[in-house]
Amino acid sequence: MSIDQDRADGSRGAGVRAERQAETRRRLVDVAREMFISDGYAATSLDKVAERAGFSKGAVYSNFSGKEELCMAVLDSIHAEQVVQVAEVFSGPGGLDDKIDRFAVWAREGIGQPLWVALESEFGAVARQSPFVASALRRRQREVRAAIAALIEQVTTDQGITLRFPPEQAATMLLSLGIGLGALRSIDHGVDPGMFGDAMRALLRPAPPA
Amino acid sequence: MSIDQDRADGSRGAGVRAERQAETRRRLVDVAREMFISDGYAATSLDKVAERAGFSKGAVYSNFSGKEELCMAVLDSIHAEQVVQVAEVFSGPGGLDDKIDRFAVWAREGIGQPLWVALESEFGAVARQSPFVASALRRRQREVRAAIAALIEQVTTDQGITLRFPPEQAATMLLSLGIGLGALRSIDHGVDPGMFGDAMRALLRPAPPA
DNA sequence: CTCCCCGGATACCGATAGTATCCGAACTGT
DNA sequence: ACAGTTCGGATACTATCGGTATCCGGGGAG
Repeated sequence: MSIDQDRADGSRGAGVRAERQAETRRRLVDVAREMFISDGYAATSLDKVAERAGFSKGAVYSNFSGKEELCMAVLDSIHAEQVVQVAEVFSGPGGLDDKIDRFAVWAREGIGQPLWVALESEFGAVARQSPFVASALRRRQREVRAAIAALIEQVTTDQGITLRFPPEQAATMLLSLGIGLGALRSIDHGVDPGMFGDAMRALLRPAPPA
Repeated sequence: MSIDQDRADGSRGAGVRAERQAETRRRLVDVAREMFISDGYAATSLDKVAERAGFSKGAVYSNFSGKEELCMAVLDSIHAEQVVQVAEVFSGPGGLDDKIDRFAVWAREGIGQPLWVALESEFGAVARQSPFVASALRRRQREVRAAIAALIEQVTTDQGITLRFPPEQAATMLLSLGIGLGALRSIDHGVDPGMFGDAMRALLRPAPPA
């Protein structure tokens, strides 16, 4: 009945089986994340992911419905880290302008290593063939846009200023700019990522007072 | 000796063989373009492209080194059309502001049908595995950025104004914005493509006179 | 202690990019 | 005009990969 009883032997609590499976899943996601990021989605085979994680392909399919779901778990893992980082950026010391500057720096660094954007873009193409993936990505993207819009709105209302664009629109512009710049940089490493901050400030320039 | 001699029978001039091959290549590119755009790069098989063009896969491999080169030919075909369209936009009547407005409209329409951007993004992922594709895409991208920068510079010098950013930087920003917005829209059709023009004008706003 | 359940392994299938080989028609030299 | 060569495209085959079906052994419940 109880699924997490203590045992006389070393095994204890929460079900050895469930714990091992969770660990398997974690390792698969970690390895897949590394390989998807460095080699891309299409170029990463499930066989190699499983092998480098110390399992067989069967482990993948007993933890995920397939390659697509594994990649979505990877993206979730990445997004979770990004949320933490952005939260740190905005919860740090300094005025609101400082927060915006720090965000620009963070985004520039993220764009400077554009492999994540490349993965996201490539996986976006998969969504065209899979309505499930399409709706999942759409949902995530809307959440991201809404989160950015909320940050913008908070900053502007705290500052008592109004932008040229409503927060939702400004958020979409910033996200587009970051994605596009990352895409360009993934092809041409010579593109300067520093201009994200400049463009960001140009887009977020306050409207002249009525 | 002569490779384009007239014959007594129907065959004549310029080499029947070369002409038929050129036609084959054209049809393959046309069909591949349609399928790559509508289904994406990975989801389009060479067998189906060849079949829908009325050939076998062998025709593909005797005209292209492989799938990658076929896709680059498709992208070239698309870019050629885009160059013509942009040239029309900028050679049309009206002042320079009108030209910018028309460009914004054209870009918005292109972003409204983001399938080209999706193909370009997906193919960008392929470049990571293929140095040849990588350098080819990098070269094309630099040409595009330089062309946009040249247009911006021409417009601003004609107008006698200076922007907040040098033309090359402004071009990169605009291109990023367009690509990113197209990418967002390829996932979420609800994203408003009209904001490209607004963001474009915000980025190209003249610097205050010193 | 026994039976069952399920996470993971193994074997297999279909599709697809790429390669090797072949065929026949267009080119070439006489 | 005829014989030999060349080459564009077809056919057959291989390797790889995503996905499915089936199997096995150890943890879980009574």
